[in-house]
This record gives sequence, C-alpha cells and structure tokens, in this order.
Amino acid sequence: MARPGTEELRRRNRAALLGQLHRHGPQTRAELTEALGLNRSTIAALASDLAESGHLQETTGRSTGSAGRPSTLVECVPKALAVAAVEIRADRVRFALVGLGGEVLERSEAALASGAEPVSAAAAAAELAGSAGAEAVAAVPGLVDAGIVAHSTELGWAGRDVAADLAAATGREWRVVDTATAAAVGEWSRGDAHEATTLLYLHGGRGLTAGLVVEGRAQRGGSIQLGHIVVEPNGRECACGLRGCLEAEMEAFGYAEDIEEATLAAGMGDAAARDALHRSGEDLGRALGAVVTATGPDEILFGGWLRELYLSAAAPVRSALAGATLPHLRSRLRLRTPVLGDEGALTGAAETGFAALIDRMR
Amino acid sequence: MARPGTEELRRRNRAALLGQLHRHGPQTRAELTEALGLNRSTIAALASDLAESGHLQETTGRSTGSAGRPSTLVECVPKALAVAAVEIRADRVRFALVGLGGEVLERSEAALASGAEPVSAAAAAAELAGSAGAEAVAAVPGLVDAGIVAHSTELGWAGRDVAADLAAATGREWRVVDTATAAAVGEWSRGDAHEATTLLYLHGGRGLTAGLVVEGRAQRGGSIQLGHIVVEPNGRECACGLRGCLEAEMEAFGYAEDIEEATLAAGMGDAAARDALHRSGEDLGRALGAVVTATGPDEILFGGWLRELYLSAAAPVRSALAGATLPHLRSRLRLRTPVLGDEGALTGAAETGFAALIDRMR
DNA sequence: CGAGATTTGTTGTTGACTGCAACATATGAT
DNA sequence: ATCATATGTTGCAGTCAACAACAAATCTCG
Repeated sequence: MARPGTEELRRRNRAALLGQLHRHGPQTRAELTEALGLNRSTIAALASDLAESGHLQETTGRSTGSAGRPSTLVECVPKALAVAAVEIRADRVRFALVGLGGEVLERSEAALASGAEPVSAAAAAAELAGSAGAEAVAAVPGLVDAGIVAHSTELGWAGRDVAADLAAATGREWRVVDTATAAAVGEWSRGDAHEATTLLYLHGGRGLTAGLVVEGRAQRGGSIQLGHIVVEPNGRECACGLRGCLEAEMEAFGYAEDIEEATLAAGMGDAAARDALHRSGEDLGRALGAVVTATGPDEILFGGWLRELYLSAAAPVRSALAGATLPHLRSRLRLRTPVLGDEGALTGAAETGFAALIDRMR
Repeated sequence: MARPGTEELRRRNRAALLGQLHRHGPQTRAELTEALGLNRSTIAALASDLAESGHLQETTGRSTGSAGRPSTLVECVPKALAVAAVEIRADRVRFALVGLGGEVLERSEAALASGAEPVSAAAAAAELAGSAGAEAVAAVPGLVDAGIVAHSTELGWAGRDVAADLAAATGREWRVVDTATAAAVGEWSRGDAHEATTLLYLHGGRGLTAGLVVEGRAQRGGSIQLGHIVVEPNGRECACGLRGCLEAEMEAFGYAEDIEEATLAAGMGDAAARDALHRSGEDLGRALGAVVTATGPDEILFGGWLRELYLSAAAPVRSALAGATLPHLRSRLRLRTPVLGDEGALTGAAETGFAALIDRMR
C-alpha cells in the first residue's frame, strides 16, 4: 500500500493540510504550522503545491493588529473540488453541489411521485446531479449496507441496490449512506455538535432511523432502525413483520406526519392530541433507552418531525428515557434539536464525500 | 505530533512490522515484504533494527521445499516486551504476563473475600502483577469510562476510579477496560472470530455486560450494560433503581449462577428448571434484539454462564431475537460460543496493552 | 553430478522529503 | 527613525525508502 516511500509522507501531509482548511475554514500559514505541527517551510511548500494545482488560494498581506510580519491567509477554492450530494425522500429528491470548504455552489430539487420506484428516483437524481462534482453521495432513509438499501419504511424499498441504480442512471460511482447517519455527520461537522464524542441523531420521516457518529466518524452499519425497536412485546403488528415496533405503536396514535397539527391541537387544549403526544414521547423514550444503553452517546439530536415531538413532549421523553438507562449514561447525556434543520442530511452526505476524497489523496 | 519528519515514517513502519509479527506469528522476510508492501531492503533494515534491540529473532536457513534461496524466518522474542494483564472478578483476581507474540509467560491468581473493597482488589492485583510488563491492563466487569468503574453489578462498585486505585497500589499506570470488551478483543484477535466485522461478546458473570469490537477495534464506551436493558416495562425493581431490567427479571428465575445445576435439572426432566431456562432465554433474546438493532453485529458470542444458558436454551433465545430484529440484521447474524473459554478477558486485556504499546512506538 | 533457473538477502546509489537555521521582510511600539 | 516581533524564504543537512545490480542458497533437469 505504501509504495512510493517518502512520497507518501508528502501526500499525507498535503491531504492533512487540505482537510484542515476544509474543516476549519481560512487560516494563516502560521496557524496551519501550529495546527499540523509541521515546519514553516514545509507548510509553505505544501501550500504552494496546492495553490499551483488550483485547490488553494493565498491572499497576502492581512494586517493582524499585533506586531510582526503579517501572515498570508490560505483558503480553499470552492470550485476547485466539489461533491455532488443528493437526498432521496418519499416525495422528492434534493441536490446540492458543495465546494471545498463547505460552500454550496448549486442547489435544486425535483418532486417524486408517491410510491416511486427506485429507478425513477435514480433517474431524478441523475437529472439533478448530472456529472457535477468529483464524488457523488446519496442519502437514503433506511437501513443501508454497502450501497444496498436493505429496508426503508419511508420509501417502501427492501433489498434494493441503490448504488447500482444510480450508477446505471449516471454512468458514475455513487456512495450511499442513510439519511440519519448523514445528518449526524452534518451536525457534527457543520452544526454545533462538534464537541460530542458520541452523537446520536434521530431522524423522523415516514420511518424512524438513527445515525451514530463517534469521534467524528460515522459508525459502520450505523444506520439504526429506531422505528423497529420493539417497545411493546406482543404489541401491534408492524409492516416489517415484527410486533410492537416503535413505528407501529406510534402510528396507532394517528397523527403520522401531521405532527404540526397535533401539536397545535394539543396547544389549544385538545386532550386526545395531548395524550397522543405524551404517549408517543413515552414510547420514543423507552426505545431510546435501549439504544442509549447499547451505544452510550453523550448527545442526542431530535431531527425531522421528531423535533416537533420532542419540543412538545420533552417531559415524557425524558422520564421514559430515565426509566430505561443507568444514571451514569443519563447524566452525561444532552438532548437537543439540530441546528441545520432540513439541510443536515445533504450537508452530511457532502462531508462524507469530502472525507473520502481527502482520504483518497493520501 | 509529527515532529521528526521522515523519522516518523521509519517508526511507523517498524511498528507495523512488529504488529504484523505479533498478530500473525513467525513469518519469513519474503512474506513480510509482501504483507507490508515495503521493499526487501527496507524490511531487512527494519528487521535488523528490531533484532538488534532484542525484539525480534532471525532464524536463518529454513528449507522451503521450492526453488530459490531460503528466506530467513523472523519471529517475536516473547520476553523482550510483555504486558501485565489482570482480570478482577467478584471472588478472585487473575493475572497473566503475556509476551510479544501472545505467549503466556507467567500466570497466577488470588482469592478475594466476597464483597471486597476496590482497594483490596487493587492490592491483590499489585501483589500478583508487581512491576512486570511494559504495560498494565486490568479487566473489570461493568461500565467502565476512562479508567473509572461507573457501575458494576458483579462487584457492587459505582463511580470508583479503579485506575487510580491500581496506580496507588503499584506505582505505575494502568489501563482499565471492561471484561466483556476485553473478551471480545481476545476472541477477535486470538480466538476464531477474526472474520467478524462487528463482534458482540456477551459476558455472564454476576452481572450481564456486552462488549463490541468493530473491524478489530474495541468501541469507545463499548461496555454495554446488557443486564440493564429494560425488557419488562414496569417489571421487577432492580438494584440499579430501574424497573424491569434483564438482570432483575432473570434473577427472579432463581438459579442465579448455578446455571449448571439448572441445566442438569432441566436435562433430568425438571419442568420448573426447564421453564426457568426457557423464559430466561426469551428475556435474553428480547434484550439482545434491541442491542442488535442498535449495533448491527454479524457475530454474537455467549460467554461466561450465558454460554450454558445459550447451549441449553438456544431455541427461545433465537425465537425471541427473531421477534425483535429486522430480517436483514438477523440473516447475517451468527450465534456462537467463545473458544477461549475463561481466558478471553485476560487475553483481550493483554492485546489491548499490546495495541497501545505498538501504537505508542509509532 | 553439474549447469541453469529461481528466489531471496545484501549493498551502494538515488531521489525526495522534512527540519533547521540563517536571512529577508513587513508590521507595531517606543 | 530605530528596535522588537512575527512571519515568509532559502539553502543545507539528515534520514528514509526504492531501485538495481550482485551475491548466496536452494531446486530441477539433463
């Protein structure tokens, strides 16, 4: 693997430099020297390498305010390297072309007929993304394993090789990640969950999934089918064939995706709506308890429509969770809502692409 | 971090060579050249470096049977680098000094008064381990976080800084890992679970814990308190304060650690014992369902007394598990018993030490 | 039994990379 | 205006892995 000897060292350092700038934004050469622990002359050599290849831009002469020669500012050139990110949902496909450094260069979306086949979703994605970007990543809600969507409540797909569908439609390779994991990556890298060592992102669409990011890395096989945690042994029959799944139990409360109406009604004093939210919160908390015990996160984000549920039923969620986790796991846990809103998954998909891209440079 | 420049490259390669030999046993220089992708001359230089420092031994002239000059065999010198591994249980402390390459150089154990304080366990460990080994690792059953035992059903400890206790008793630094994670590492590295990408090890002692190894690496915060997964909402009160924990529910079946008697009785036709085992298996399977959904393993090992439970109640375990996991997760799952028996945790603790040791050489 | 084929170890050379130190440069402070 | 300070630049030295040519040790085939 490490064939060209010392040349690999150079590549590693170059990739580290690019990654640093991509993640932390424009920095001076002096700051880069500090951050990467390399010598000034090395940084200069690497930066001028990357400036020559067009990836970086050096803006000279920024007055720092303090004494000494001002340091040259180094920043990414967004157009030099871009990633095509696509998010597939039940009703539409969204696309963003994200440049190096995180800037969104293009954005578009297309409606999807309800119950659309994987092939037509792939065609829509191909239409939007074309051949833009050096890497292409698609976020799909469900259980994703090596490019294959094993199970998706939201899309109604099972055992479908979406990576192959997309490749066939576009003539290029695609990475496929699940929406919740992508959103977790997005919130960690571009949201404000950067301090979390273990971040659990809950995504509420038509199905309930969860993504896990540990120390900044998406966990392999990390698409957790939160909706198919069994919360009621011998409970209601679920479409997946099991009994008492969280999804099946919550569905019985009837508000489905009209969570906003339900919260409004509850706010107006509708006792039935309030009860439904309360009991949903309890079920969610109970399912969460098992996931927390198994994964030990220190931050949980409630995304998609779970955001609304959490905001209006935080107390039952918390108390049910408290009844199902040990004190030590509970005490270090922060519950919050995401800051990227609907953009989390697209952002995270793009970051997944950049991680691969930068890793491949080494 | 990467201060000495190209010298780091050398260290990395040296560490890779040592790690390769430690993990895969004696190999010829030609095989090493192939495995590490380095040049023959580089391998020769690195190997003679490490032979000079006493870590490796080169046995020249082994006839290969095929044509060509016979390659020199390179192997680890066990005594050159050793790790002190200790396993703390409720009733005793076990010690092994493991040499580079995995050979056990010394072994001893001491009884522990029941309900022993952490300090006396640390003293016993110190007595056994002394100052042997370049690294010291202790395996403790329970929820371990950064050297602190947050919760241990088996030992009855909570929030105890065991790493500090051991350091005080021995005057050296200790790593503390949980027994289940250690056993998982052991089975992965020295057992026959090497092909598993995500390995879940279940450890049955006085408490039930689980350890997770993903692609050969122990998961941070990976000590899963399997015994405190809630399987019966509003179930029996558990010592931990929750209700319906797996541990509390199973305890009610009354055989506790006398699993062997129970299986014997069941084998003799004792209906009560058979029923207890059956229902234990069901509860275990149900708790496992949640853990499997959250972590997505492809191999599960039943260790400690759960081994006996699994061997005599595989059917209820499997059927309860099947009722609580999606088909895709279930289909790739292998259920087995460990091959290292009682030695798993000690072996894994030692491997954890070697991983740190070799990583530190880089 | 011997010559060639084959595989591997050894040695000297080469290209490349990073760190270092000295020098140049640009700003603020006195 | 001069000095202190911080940073970019340049030439040099040390180290490392790859490469190629050669030596060594074994097998095979005639």
